[in-house]
Parts: sequence; C-alpha cells; structure tokens
Amino acid sequence: MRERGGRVTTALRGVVQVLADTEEHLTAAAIADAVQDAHPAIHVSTIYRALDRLAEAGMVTHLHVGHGPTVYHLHGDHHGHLVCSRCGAVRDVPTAVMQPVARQVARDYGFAVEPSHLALGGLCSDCAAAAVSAGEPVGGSAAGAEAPDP
Amino acid sequence: MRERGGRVTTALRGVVQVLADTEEHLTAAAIADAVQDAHPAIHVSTIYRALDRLAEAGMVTHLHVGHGPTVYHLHGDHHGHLVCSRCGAVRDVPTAVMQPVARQVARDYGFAVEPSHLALGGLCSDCAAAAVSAGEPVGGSAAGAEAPDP
DNA sequence: TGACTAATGCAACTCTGTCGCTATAGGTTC
DNA sequence: GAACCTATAGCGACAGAGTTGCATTAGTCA
Repeated sequence: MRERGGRVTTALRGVVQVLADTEEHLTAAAIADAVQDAHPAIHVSTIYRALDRLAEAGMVTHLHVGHGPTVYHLHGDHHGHLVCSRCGAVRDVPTAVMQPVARQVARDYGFAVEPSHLALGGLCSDCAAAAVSAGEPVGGSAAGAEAPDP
Repeated sequence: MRERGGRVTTALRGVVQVLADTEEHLTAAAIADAVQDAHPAIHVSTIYRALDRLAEAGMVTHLHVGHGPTVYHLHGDHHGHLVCSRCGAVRDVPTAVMQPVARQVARDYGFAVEPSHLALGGLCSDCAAAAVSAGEPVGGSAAGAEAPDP
C-alpha cells in the first residue's frame, strides 16, 4: 500500500484485519460493523473508500451475489463462486471448474470470463434437497420460477 | 395468468408487450419508461409488482448483471448470459455452454446451477481487444483489479 | 349489472453506495 | 521530535433501486 503512495491508516488496517480474520465473504455493511467494534468512529463511507483503495491495489476483490449487496474478500487464491439463491450461502470453487466454459466462450464469442467477479447462481445441496422433497423442479436447465429469497 | 386466478390488467399487458417487443434485456426502469409511453398513469411500483407476478407465473425471468440494476426478459428459451463488466453489454449463450460446469459442480458440491439467473462476468470481445491494446491484463484466471465501469 | 377482491397509484420508506467539503493524521523532511 | 504536505477520514447530503402500506380502482364472475 505504502509503495503505491498510499497511507496505512486505522480504517484501512481495520478493514484488512476484518477480512483477514474471516473465511467468509462479507458485505460492506458487515465489514463496517466489525470495524466499528474496534473503532466506532469509522464511517461507512470510509469503509467503501478503503475497500476501493484495497481493490485498486489488488488486495481485495468484490463479488456480486445476485439479490443482496456486493460482498468483499481478500484477494488470495483465485476462485469462482456458487451462490445459493435460496439461503444465500456462498461457496468457493476453484477456477479450474470454470475453465471449460471460459475457454469455450472465449473461442466462440471472444469473451474473456472473470470467474471471481460474478457468481453462478443456483441451489446449494441443502436447499436443492429441500426443494426436491417439496416437489419443486430443480435442475441445471430448468431455471424458470426462482425460489423466493429467505 | 387468468388460470392462476390472476387478473389481466393494462399494466400487466403493457409489461408483457414491452418485453415481447424487444430482444434485449431491460431494466425495470426501462420497462417502466416504455410502458408509460403508452400508459403514462402506470406507476413504477406497479411495474415491479407486475414483474413479480409474471415471474411467479414463470413468464418472465430476471438476471443480475453485476454492477447495475436487475434486468428482465420473457422466459422463452433457456439461455445463459455473458455480461461485459466494462461496457455492460449482455450476450446470450446457450445453456449447453454451461452444462459441463453445471454437471461438475452438481457432482462435486451437490449444487444445482441455474444458468439463466446469474451472468458470467468478464470482458466482451471489443472491450477485451481495447484492454489488450491498452496493455492491461485480460484473461480467464486473472481477475484481480477489475476494469472500471464506463 | 353488481359485488367481490386482486391489482393499482401514491408516497414514504429502506438499503446500498457515492460525492463534496473540511478537518485530521500519516509520512517525509529537516 | 517538530513542521509541513497532502492523502484520508468524517460527516452529511444525495442518488438509484427496490419495497411496503393503504385507500382506491377496475377486472372477473355470477
């Protein structure tokens, strides 16, 4: 950060700390809450700006998870994401899983996929099981009426 | 619609008309604009409620395109989506493209992918070409610092 | 035609995220 | 270690997307 001419401030340290302390993907609001536990004076807009700076420095990535707000996490290993549209759970998957699709759309459409930026939606194993036992249609191709959010 | 005990109202007809008249994926605001061209009295919240009802009936699906609002389209053929994170273009791809990934995550994680509900992010061919010529890193696995929105 | 009630219109609201301005504090220099 | 420069923080106001509650309107059916 310092190398980029940026300053290492309390807010920045707080955000990194929070993200480093969890394995999960946190929303900006959740990060703000956690940072404010330690430093109550830190403002939400400061959190957003810190996240922006960290993203610019390549230390943090964000992810859109369909309904609901953007989530952030430290940019460690590259991975894709599966987001359950029912319970909202986010599950990491290696980018290798996405490679066949990435290659094919690159070949057919010239489209350069960024697997870590947008999640694949669907139903996690638990919710899929619940849906099946409730007699709802579940499956890769049938994606019509979506399950209501919790 | 009627079979479901619903009523076929002006607003509902307007929304379906607008969606049927275009090949594109429209935001709720764009739909509202178009419907209001014909029926200025129709309120935005009415559009949202009409879209909800249509989605419930399986006639309309929505799609989250990363940054930017949710887009809607008639639920005709199943297809997945590629969304350019730079210019915002949405491109349809057959769900067949997503099948290998859908199968693999179903096998490995028990996750039932709904390809039409969430788009794959990345750079379209034009923007990727522009990025390459500008010397920026572009590619399937490298997805760190994302290109700024237009 | 009239009654019933689903759907509408409106306005106020929530939630996420951004912006502009001034004060503060981190880094650097001396 | 003090002074200085300026990147950040804090604050508040704002914008956009979407939701909700309630009184009213207008499809549907008998």
